[in-house]
Amino acid sequence: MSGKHILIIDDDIHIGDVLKEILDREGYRVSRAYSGTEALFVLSQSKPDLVLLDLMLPGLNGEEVLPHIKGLPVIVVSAKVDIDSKVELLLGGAVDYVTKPFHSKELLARIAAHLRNAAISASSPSLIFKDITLNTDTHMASIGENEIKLTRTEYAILKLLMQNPGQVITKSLLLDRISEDTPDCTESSLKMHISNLRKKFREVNGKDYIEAVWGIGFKMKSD
Amino acid sequence: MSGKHILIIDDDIHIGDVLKEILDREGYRVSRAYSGTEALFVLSQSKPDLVLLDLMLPGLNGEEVLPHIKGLPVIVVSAKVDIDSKVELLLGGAVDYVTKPFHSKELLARIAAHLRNAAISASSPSLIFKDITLNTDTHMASIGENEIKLTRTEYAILKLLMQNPGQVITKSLLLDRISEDTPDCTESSLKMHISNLRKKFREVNGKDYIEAVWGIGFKMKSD
DNA sequence: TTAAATCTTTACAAATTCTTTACTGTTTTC
DNA sequence: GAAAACAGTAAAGAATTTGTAAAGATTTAA
Repeated sequence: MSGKHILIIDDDIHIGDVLKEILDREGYRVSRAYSGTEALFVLSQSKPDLVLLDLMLPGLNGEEVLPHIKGLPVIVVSAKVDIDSKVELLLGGAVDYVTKPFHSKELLARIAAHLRNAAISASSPSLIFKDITLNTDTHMASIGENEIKLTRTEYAILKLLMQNPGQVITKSLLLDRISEDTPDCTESSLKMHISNLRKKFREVNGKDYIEAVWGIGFKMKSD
Repeated sequence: MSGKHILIIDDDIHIGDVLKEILDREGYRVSRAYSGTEALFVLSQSKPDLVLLDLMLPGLNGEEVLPHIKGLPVIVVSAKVDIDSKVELLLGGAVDYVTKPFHSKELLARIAAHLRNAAISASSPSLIFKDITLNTDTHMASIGENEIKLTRTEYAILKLLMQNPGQVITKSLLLDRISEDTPDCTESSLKMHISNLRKKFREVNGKDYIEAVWGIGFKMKSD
């Protein structure tokens, strides 16, 4: 164990203590936060390698904390069985759940797996869908040899779509996600961004990779 | 690496050897085929998780091999820059290209990405009733190979029926639920939606999966 | 500060979906 | 058996939604 940094967000001091004990013994470096606001503060100060999150925080506004742990692997430790799928999408897939009561062995295995995955995806920082590659470092897309320059918003949209290939992403979710960067994004401007994205692909190879799902949202074409 | 099975179809022994060497080192299980006919045989015996295909096979009749690898992710390894669009259609979507000469790192990244995508779409959440599958990610129904595009309201109705297979769903409940999406849904329009749903199924295999319960509502046929 | 890039709005055509109307046939009720 | 209520489908019009262009507003970069 190479002293990876793990942040525990849990208001229950007892459970948090147990978690810390387990992780300490494995050689992880552990931080604690006991509320949503404290978690925000910790995350603004340092970037842990993985987050253990209890969703049942007092007065937690999920949407307040989640943007700040985006990009990190998150393991939700919760008694709740079904998690809002919105949470999952916002985090971009790197979510896992461990329901209480849990076995420490299982928890440790999951942590190790996620840390390994994170290491792998960091070494090849790109999303692939069909022949589109989206480089998350340069924020550029490419199809074969052709590089496509994306604006910030176009990148955010395409990334969300490509992280969930074939799945419908609702317009409201797209708007939520995008409005972190550009606060006034409405449905009409979303339409425009999609239109502009399509045009850029069309100029390269004439294909259309994005499909509208009438009344719901958009998805990457599965055909 | 969990020993995923990759089939290399390439007549060029040298290139095939290089590929195999690269994949072996990553812990993949590798099969080889040196011609179209041999590929057919291998594919009839086992189903790999991914196929690496050199299109320049001697005497290859693309149309002979391609139907057998439909449904699997395929990466075309080729010197040819532009691939015949017909090939792409036959492959049914999951195509990617790596042009020779290629970097092993890039190839491995693409393989990993496609295997991951395939794993996701295989485990995607869906409702099953008889031979109908309703995918809640893509909002599409499918019967065997046939995909059925549903409108928002049709999806909502079918989902409600399939979540309670064999149980009668009252018309008022259907209307309640549906009116979240389409506020003015009346009994006559509900009739139409049901009718349209049936028609879509009928066009695929002639069967009728929905049964009216006189004066009460509808249910999936239990026969 | 100016120029360029990006984002948002407006407007409108095209496409899709939803609802209504009308009509036929079936089932229940009286 | 006749009247009433319900089920099924087709066709057409209404309502929504999508796609794109053009132009104004805002942000970013030079």
